[in-house]
Amino acid sequence: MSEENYLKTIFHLQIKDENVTTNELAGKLKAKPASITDMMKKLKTRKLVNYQPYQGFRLTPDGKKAALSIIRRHRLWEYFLAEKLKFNWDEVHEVAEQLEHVSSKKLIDKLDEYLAFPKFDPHGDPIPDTNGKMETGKQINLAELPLNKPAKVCFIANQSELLLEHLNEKKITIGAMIVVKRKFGYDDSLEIKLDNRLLTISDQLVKNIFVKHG
Amino acid sequence: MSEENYLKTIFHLQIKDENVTTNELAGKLKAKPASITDMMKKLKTRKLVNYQPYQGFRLTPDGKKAALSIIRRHRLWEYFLAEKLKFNWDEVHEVAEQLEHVSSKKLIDKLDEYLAFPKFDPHGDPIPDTNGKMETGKQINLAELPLNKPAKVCFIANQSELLLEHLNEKKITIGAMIVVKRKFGYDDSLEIKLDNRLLTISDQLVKNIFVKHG
DNA sequence: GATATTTTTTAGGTTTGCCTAAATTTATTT
DNA sequence: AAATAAATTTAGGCAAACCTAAAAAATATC
Repeated sequence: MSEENYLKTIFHLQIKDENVTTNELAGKLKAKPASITDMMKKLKTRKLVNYQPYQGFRLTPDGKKAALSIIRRHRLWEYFLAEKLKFNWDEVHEVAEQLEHVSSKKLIDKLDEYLAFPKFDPHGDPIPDTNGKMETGKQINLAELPLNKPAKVCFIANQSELLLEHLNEKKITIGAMIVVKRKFGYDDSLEIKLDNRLLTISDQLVKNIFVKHG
Repeated sequence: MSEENYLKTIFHLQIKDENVTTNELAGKLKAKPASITDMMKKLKTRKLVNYQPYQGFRLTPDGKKAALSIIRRHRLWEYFLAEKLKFNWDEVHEVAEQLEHVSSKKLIDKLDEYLAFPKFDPHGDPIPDTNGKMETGKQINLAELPLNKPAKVCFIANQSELLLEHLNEKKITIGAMIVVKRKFGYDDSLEIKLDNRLLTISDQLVKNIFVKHG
């Protein structure tokens, strides 16, 4: 359980191709650096991580596989919670955080089937399949979307409580179709059309919204 | 998590009105008696159990409430697994054993709603509601009902068009009181009394009718 | 009712995952 | 390159939940 959280978090941190550092991971997991070192030693003996003292670490192929399996569970549960149980998309993460640790391959594969093999979770993140493969999705930042070109919201970066709440308030949801009508160079804010509503959204918000050409 | 397993297991053991003993619980939990003593001391300080050294123990009202909440979760998940994910009824327990420890009241209440507030799990055990109330007695298959013991029809499995039509024709409805008068070993058909009518029903039909002792 | 047997508890140990504080290594300044 | 600062590791502890072995209490047997 604790181990699973480590693997998952390392996976998310190692997108850049440098090693993940002890402090970085400690920050994300809200644990002390000494605890990270402890666990890295353990995960190294299990060959899930290629830790070398003072040099940081990355997942081994086995570690990556394990991490993707956890992420698969997490995102399938998120999809289930939003789609079937009608949770708001900004409430699903917390609960999925617990459900993801239920380890039954049969459960997850049957859940996947029941949900009709969804490709993206409610945040727009791709859901790995049984083999760890997932859509790569050429998402672009909303700022890069040309005027009057319709696009679908497919990913929200930096999913802080406040951001999610704010989006919820503006009814900007994953899957929503957006058209940019005006760009204000002064502060880089945008005027967008969404469900026949005209909204102005700030540079800050724009930076966290990713879309795919629809 | 471990604590929850203790509470749940004590609940099941204390049906008789004697105290539950250390050895009994150790047996069920596959733990050593010494471990039970440890935990009973802990649960006593939390006022979940009224343990006295050498005298066994029972749940306090608070402990019972906690246990019922865990049993509620367990049985709702079992129902979900069988009904929605199409698990066999004899495979659900193991997985539910893990799911039951996910603690989100909102999750369970929404799941309950999604499942349309089922009253019995796939084993025929009653599912407690939010307040811990549940139907008394266990749902059993009509085939298991002893002769001359009145019971109420409470569940129809495998609700195919044909089956429902057939039941309708025979006026066998949910809530009807039934008494089994004769059992024919030859083809496992039954003669039952319903509203002062004597009916013979086939093995096939019997298998889909579940009743509760009235 | 004394003794033997069973049950339960106590005492002390193990593992896991976390912690603090001190030591060590690496990185940054000057 | 030496000194300082930052990052990381080591060493030693703590709590939870389990364990074994010995001691104590309750129960059964003669």
